[in-house]
Amino acid sequence: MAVTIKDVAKAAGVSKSTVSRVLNRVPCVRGHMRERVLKAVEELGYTPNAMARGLTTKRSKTIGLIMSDITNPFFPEVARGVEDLMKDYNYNVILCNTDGRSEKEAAYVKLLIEKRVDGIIFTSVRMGVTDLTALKKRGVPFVLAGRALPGFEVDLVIVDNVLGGFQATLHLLELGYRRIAHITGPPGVSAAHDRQEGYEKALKQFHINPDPAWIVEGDFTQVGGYRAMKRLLSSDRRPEAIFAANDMTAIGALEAICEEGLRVPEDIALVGFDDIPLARLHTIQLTTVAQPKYEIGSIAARLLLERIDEGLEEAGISGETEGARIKHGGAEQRRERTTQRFKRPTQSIVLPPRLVIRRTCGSYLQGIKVGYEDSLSL
Amino acid sequence: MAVTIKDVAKAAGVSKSTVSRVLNRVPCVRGHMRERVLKAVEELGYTPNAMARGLTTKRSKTIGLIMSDITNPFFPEVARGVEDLMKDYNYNVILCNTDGRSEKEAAYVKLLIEKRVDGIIFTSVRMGVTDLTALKKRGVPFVLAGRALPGFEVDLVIVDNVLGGFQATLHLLELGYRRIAHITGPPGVSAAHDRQEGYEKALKQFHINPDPAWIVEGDFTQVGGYRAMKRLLSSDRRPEAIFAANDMTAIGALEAICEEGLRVPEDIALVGFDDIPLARLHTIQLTTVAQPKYEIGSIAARLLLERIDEGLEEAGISGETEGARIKHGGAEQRRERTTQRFKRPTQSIVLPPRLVIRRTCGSYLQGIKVGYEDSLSL
DNA sequence: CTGAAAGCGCTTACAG
DNA sequence: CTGAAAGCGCTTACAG
Repeated sequence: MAVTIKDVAKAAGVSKSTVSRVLNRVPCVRGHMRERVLKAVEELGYTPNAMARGLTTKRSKTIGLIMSDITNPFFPEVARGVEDLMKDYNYNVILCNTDGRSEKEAAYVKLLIEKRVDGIIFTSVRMGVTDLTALKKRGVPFVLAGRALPGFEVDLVIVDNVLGGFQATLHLLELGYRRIAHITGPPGVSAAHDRQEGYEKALKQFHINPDPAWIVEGDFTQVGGYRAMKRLLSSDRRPEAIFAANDMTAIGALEAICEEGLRVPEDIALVGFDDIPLARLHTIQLTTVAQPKYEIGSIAARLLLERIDEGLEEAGISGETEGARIKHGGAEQRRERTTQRFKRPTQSIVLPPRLVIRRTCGSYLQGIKVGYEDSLSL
Repeated sequence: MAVTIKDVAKAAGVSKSTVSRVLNRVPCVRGHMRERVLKAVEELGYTPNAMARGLTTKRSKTIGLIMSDITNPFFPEVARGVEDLMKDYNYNVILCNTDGRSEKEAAYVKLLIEKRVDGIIFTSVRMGVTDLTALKKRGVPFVLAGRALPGFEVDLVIVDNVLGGFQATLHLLELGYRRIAHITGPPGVSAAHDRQEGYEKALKQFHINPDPAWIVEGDFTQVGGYRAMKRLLSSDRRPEAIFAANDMTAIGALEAICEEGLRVPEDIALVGFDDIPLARLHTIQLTTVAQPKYEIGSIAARLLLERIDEGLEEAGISGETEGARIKHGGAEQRRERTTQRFKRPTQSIVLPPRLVIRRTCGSYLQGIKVGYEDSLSL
């Protein structure tokens, strides 16, 4: 039914090989043959079958993007970063929402392997080190975006979460707050853990012993933040300020505070993490630690592309993504491929977090000028 | 390198055919053979190659999801609706952001055809009727989600946008506002057009002639709403109320209003459309017309699945997605397939919009009770 | 119930 | 520079 390369070959009066060559821009095809082929392709409305191509080339030109929930405003920006870059290299990205559940994640990874994706970007990882190691052994390249896995060698892009948590808390301390609570992210998530570490570090620097009662567990969601805040508000000594592990948590906390008839920052100061778009709204003006979300996505994509090319080289196929590669290894190295593998060492790209001072931290109450322009008029 | 069905066959001491049969759950395989195969699969860590399978079955178990921008909070929810349902049928979804640009859309559609996706869901359509017709002829099933194409036969799920626009405007009229402006969506988008129609209809019912100066063009984005509002505010007779074509537009308008030092709803009332998550925040409380976003996505996915199965039946392959199908046609109909095609007529599923009254419309100023519970405590 | 063989639509050495 | 042939890893009639 669909027109194949065979049909094109017949129509153009050449062999399938020739058609394939002009389609793949192999240089050594004479001009008039090329034109005849192109004309036939045009007339028949031929579109190559990527499945057939992939079967022989061993690359699907597709990657998987795993995240906990695209509905959390942090992820769409990362996803765009990934997708925009991937599109430049004619890759497609498969969307996988796991809700942070390891079974869902495992199921998706399995499906992705069946599809023979060329790689996977984990924006949320629940699989253990053993599963990840197995994935590596299978030869599926992957990179972590915004997450880390201490003690496990992988390419990753991440913001310095300890520093970010430190900055956020330090800012509150410098504003004079002392009873600073922390609503954490989900347990077992590196970013959450690191932000808390930064929080504790800042307190210690001010010789404050972090009171365990001030650390309440959240899960990076709005409801999580809401519930945690409710709990904090019900305690006898209400905190003066909150450092929420991410913006959605902060928004949830804000809801809870408002519901109690309290005001932010007059009654309780609030700082988040991520700088999602809604943080800058006039009616919110959340002070937060910004992460370069789009860049995290696009850098992760770039790292993955490099690994994919590397894998292809190893297999003796030359990558097409040269533009995205960090050159490494000469031809003489590659020759020895069988005796030794010259894999580029894993890269950890750590981006700096950036404290964005708005209204909820209460700095303006002290006449501190907000150093950030949020107007849309530019 | 990777283990194939051949390896499994050898390890289990059976033929490839048998392996294939147990993997595809063909019933007629004896128990002990099945077990031997399963054991070999397990031991070798075999994962079927979906590209090879797709090459022979002519189905990729992948669909494309086209949207303008996942960064607009409306889309993630639709996307989850699509993805969650598709996952149940072992389908993957490819994410495509077009920014509402027809070239990008065309490029993605081409890529999706190469990948031989089993279908496409358009959550934003910029392609003209001719291109869409060509797509149809190619045999690629597709459905529209949240968009319509007047005069073109396609399966679609949509909210009644005229009604929604009417409800929003009527509500403002009933509250006593008369100078009601409208910030539209992008030109050429059915949903935008229909909402405006609803707006005009409501005004007419109150014998008000919609003043062209009150209708300002937006583009469904926050900046678009912001700029449009700035323009409205610079006119000599400031409007009393605004009906924004969607929530992001409303949020942008809100920013502009705040920037001018005006208050919502005291100085200007505001109603949006979509009911994106941030609309319900305490600090925003945007009155809006809710669309069932998740359902739009999942219903679209269901419709698409039905079409895909239909296409397979036509090709003489039996669909596996029976559960999602509306049963139609008996065996005797299918037999005649060659002489006549019994395509199910296209379905237009129109969902009701729901006015959600919160704070920005100013109803509470008149002591009208808000009929909607937004607390997260439930 | 099981296997051998053909075929899906490409690419890629291998000859020429 | 070009073509014939093999092969990628599956599924599916077709025999038996």
